[in-house]
Amino acid sequence: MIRIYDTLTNSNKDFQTVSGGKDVKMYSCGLTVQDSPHIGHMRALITADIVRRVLIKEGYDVFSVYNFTDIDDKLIEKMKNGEDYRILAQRNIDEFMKYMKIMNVLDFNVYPRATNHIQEIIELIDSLLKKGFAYESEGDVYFRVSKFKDYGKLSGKNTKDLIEGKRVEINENKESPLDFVLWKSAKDKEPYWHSPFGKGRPGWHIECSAMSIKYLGETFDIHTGGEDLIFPHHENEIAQSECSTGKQFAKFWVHNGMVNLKGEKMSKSIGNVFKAKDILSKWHPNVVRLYLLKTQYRKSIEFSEERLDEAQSAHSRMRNALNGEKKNADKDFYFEKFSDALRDDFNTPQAIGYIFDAVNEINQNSPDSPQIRSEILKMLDILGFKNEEATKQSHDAELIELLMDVREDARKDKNYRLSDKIRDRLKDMKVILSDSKEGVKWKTED
RNA sequence: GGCGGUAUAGCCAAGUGGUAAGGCGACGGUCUGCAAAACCGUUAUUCUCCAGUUCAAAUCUGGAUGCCGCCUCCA
Repeated sequence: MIRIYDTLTNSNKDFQTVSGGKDVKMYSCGLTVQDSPHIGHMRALITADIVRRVLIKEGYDVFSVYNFTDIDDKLIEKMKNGEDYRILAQRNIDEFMKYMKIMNVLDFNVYPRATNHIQEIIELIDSLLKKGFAYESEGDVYFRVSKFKDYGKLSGKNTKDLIEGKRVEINENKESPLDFVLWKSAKDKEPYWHSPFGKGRPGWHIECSAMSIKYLGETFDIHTGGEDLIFPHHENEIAQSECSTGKQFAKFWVHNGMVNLKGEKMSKSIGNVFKAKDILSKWHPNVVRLYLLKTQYRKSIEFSEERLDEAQSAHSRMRNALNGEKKNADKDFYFEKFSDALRDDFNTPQAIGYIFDAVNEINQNSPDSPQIRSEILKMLDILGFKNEEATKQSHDAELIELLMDVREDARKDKNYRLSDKIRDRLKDMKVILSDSKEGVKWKTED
């Protein structure tokens, strides 16, 4: 049984599928593609990845959707720089897909985009209008929050407090300051689509309702995203969807914590972002993954180069232990505990702790080392680490072994000037030699 | 001000009633031509603070304080 912390109930719940069977439908809130992805996006992505990997490991059949919101105010704002929003969106999507591959994230089944679902969005708005949950005003269409009595159930907010909060924007077109826009009329030179409500574009939130219902059904199992989306984004998705369908929207709401920089949330608007591109040019994807998984997904993480370097050291320790004979395990001592940890709300830090317990047993020259190595490989695979064994069989391996052979001859002749030169030069090329009792070993540096 | 979360060693981080996992770092030792890796040992009598429940609390209850997120676009 998998336990998942659900934001809707603020509690851990046993996971059960809507269907009662083994098929899981999951929606992950992706990017608004106004900018290139940063480490915070990577965290949300890795969270969605781990959720799916654990479900799959537990025998579930997961159908997952990752969306791109490719039209919004920020994107239009950026058009002032002379670039069409479609080009900009495509570039950021391409970049995202590239880093997703590099990070070894499982493919999602569908990657829908808002602009490809205008028809579905219009139909959804139309049904809300017909049922009285929405109204037209000056070419815009708004959701009538007062009509949905459950409004605030996800974020724990109540409408009275929200109105009293001084941050709600004043907009004369709205009946209430809490109402949010479903369809936004197009101003001069803005991109637009035709609709029964006039020329315009979808508001933020409605695309996710339309696309999740289309691909996953009116009620689905899991909805994931960053915790900063709880309000208003996910709250509004619930309002739109449940008012339209009359059914519960998502059963489990999974929200990941923020990546902070100097104690403050990393965000596009503050401008304190570390891009995925820059991080992955400096650290191996497995190291980045370890850095992210070393903290439970719901906690905030402090971003710093030191944290990444620390993950790199820990990662090397893990890899070093894998050097050696492997044999498929007939016992699963660590693996069982590891699995228990993951079933408990995806407790990756604890699961990783068990991997290091296994590493330590190998390093103490346990007779079971070959089996434990296989067990570790299995665990790393479930956590989505790329298997680096393949690297060792690469084209360069034979040349490296030749140089090692020459170095051994030099060492036998006590020609340490030459032997150290070979070792140093290989090190410059990120190939590390180490002399051990079992002979000389080599590995590549991350 | 409201809602939610969180507070554990030098740093990071698990642990939700039975006596503090794991990682990084540091120090001492072993091994080595020298390194690297690895091993052995040391590094929280104690979990923000106060009060309470209990045979037993980091874990439960009440209160205080700090930090973070949301209440405005955000993963």
